[in-house]
Amino acid sequence: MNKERVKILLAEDDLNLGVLLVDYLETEGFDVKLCKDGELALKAFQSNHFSLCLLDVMLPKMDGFTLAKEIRMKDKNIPFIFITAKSLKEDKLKGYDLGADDYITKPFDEEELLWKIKAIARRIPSEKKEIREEIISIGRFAFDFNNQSLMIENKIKRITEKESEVLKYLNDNRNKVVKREDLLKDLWGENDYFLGRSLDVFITKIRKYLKEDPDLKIENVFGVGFILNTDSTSGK
Amino acid sequence: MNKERVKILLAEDDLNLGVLLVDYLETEGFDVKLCKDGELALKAFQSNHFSLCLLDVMLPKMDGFTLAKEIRMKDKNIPFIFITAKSLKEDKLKGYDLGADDYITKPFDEEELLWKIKAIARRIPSEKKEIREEIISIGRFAFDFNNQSLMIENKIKRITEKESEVLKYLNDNRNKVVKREDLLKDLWGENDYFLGRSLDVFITKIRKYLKEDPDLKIENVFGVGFILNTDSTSGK
DNA sequence: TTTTGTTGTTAATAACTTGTTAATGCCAGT
DNA sequence: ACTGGCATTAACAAGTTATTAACAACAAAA
Repeated sequence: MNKERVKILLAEDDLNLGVLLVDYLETEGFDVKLCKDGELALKAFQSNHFSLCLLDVMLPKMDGFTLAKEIRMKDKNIPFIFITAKSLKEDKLKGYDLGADDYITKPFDEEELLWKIKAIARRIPSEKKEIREEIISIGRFAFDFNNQSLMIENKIKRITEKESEVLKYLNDNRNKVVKREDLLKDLWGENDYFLGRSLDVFITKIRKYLKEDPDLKIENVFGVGFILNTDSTSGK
Repeated sequence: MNKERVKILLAEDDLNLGVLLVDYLETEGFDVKLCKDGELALKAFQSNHFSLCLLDVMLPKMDGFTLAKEIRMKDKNIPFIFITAKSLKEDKLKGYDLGADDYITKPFDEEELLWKIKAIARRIPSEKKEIREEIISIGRFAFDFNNQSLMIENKIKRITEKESEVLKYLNDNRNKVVKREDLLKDLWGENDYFLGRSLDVFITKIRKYLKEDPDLKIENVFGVGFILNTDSTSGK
C-alpha cells in the first residue's frame, strides 16, 4: 500500500514511439496516459492527477510549449520533460523558460529517459500523508486502518495487523457475504483447513471488539463465510 | 528576504573551466564553492551546507562517483549534476544509480548548465524551514532539532544526530504509526535487518530521554513500527 | 580519546497458529 | 416434523515463532 504508482502524462503524436514508451514505462512501474495531440493532453490533464508530464514539442492541435504553458497555469509545480526532434538551443531555452526540468532529443535511448524520469520522480513529494488519513467509520466505530486502531467514544483500541486486515476486508464488503475461500486467498495467500481455523480465531477476536456497538454483527454463513452486518434493519 | 542564495559545491580540477563557471554562476545569483579535487570537495561539504553539487567525474584524489557516494551518505537528498568528458552510457548510468539528477557532457554550453541548475534549484524545498530556529515542543520537552538538544525544566540534554533525526521523524508523525520500513528508508536510505536492529537501539535510547515526561510514550506496533504518543487520552 | 553508531546476546513479549471441547446448523432417514 | 450423525463454527487455552527490549561489546569517526 506504500507504493502509489507515479502517474505520467505522455503527449506524443507518433503512436509507434508512444506505445513503445507506454509499455516500457509501465513495466518500470509507472502509470502512463498517452495522448496523441495537445488538446487531448490538456483535457486529460484537467480530469486526472499526474505527477509528471512528458511532452513532445511538435504536436498536432497544440504544440508542446503551449501545452506546457496551459498546464503550468493549472499546476505551477508539476515537472515537465520535453521531447524534441532537434537539439536547437532556442528550443531548449524556450522549454526551460517554461519550467522544464529536462529535455531529451529524438532519437533517444529509452533507458536514458527512464533515468531522467526517475531523477525527477525521486523529488516528487510523497503523497503518503494524504493517503494516510483515511478513517473509515464502521457503525459507531472509527477505524483507522493505517494506524491499526479502532476508536469509539474517544477510547482508542489498538488492534493487530491481521485483525486490521480482516476487519478491513469484511468492511470493504459490508453487508455482503465474504467467502472464507476468498478472504483466505487474499489475506493469507492460500486456503487450507488450518488457516481456516485461524480465521475463525480472528473472527472471534473482532466480534469481541465490535461488541461495544450492538448494531454491528458478524454473522456466519454456514459453510460459506461471514458477513459484517452494519445495517440494523437488514439481517434477519 | 525570500531569496537566500543557493549554495553550490563545484568539484572541478580544470581551474580554467572552474573559475569561469564560478564567475558565471555567481553573476547568476548562486553562491559557488570551487574545490579542485575530490577530497577537498568532501571536506568542504562536511563543513558547509550546500543545496546542490556539481561534480566533475574525473577528479584527482577521489573521483566524482566516489565523492557522490560519500556525500550521499551525509545527505540523502542533495541533488547532483555530473560533469563528464565522455558521453558513455555506462558513465551516465553509474551517475544515475548514485542518484544524479542530471549530467552534462564537456564541452558544454554554460547556458545549458544554468538551465539545468535552475530546473533543479526550483525544486529545492526552501531551506528556510529547515534552517530556521524552530523549537518543537514535545510534551514537556523543548526539542531543538538543529542544535540536537532536548530541554526540560531548564535542563539541557544534548543528543546525537541520529537520535535527533529519529525523534523528529516520530514527532512529525506524532500519534500516528510510523512504519519501520518508511523510517529506515527515509533516514538510513535502505531497509535491512541490521538497520532495523539499529533502529531498535535508538528507540531504546530515545525512550530513556523521554522518561522524564511520563505522558510521552513510544509504543511499539508489533511487526509494523512505532508510534510516539503525545496525547494522554489515546493509547490503549 | 571520546563520541557515535552498529552488531551481538539474551530474555521478554506479542502475534499468530494449533489444539481442545462444546455448541450449533445441516441433512438424511425415519 | 423429529432425531441422530456429521461437519462446521465458537470460544478459549496452549504452543510456536518471530519481533522487540535492554544492555553490552565492538567499530568507526570526530
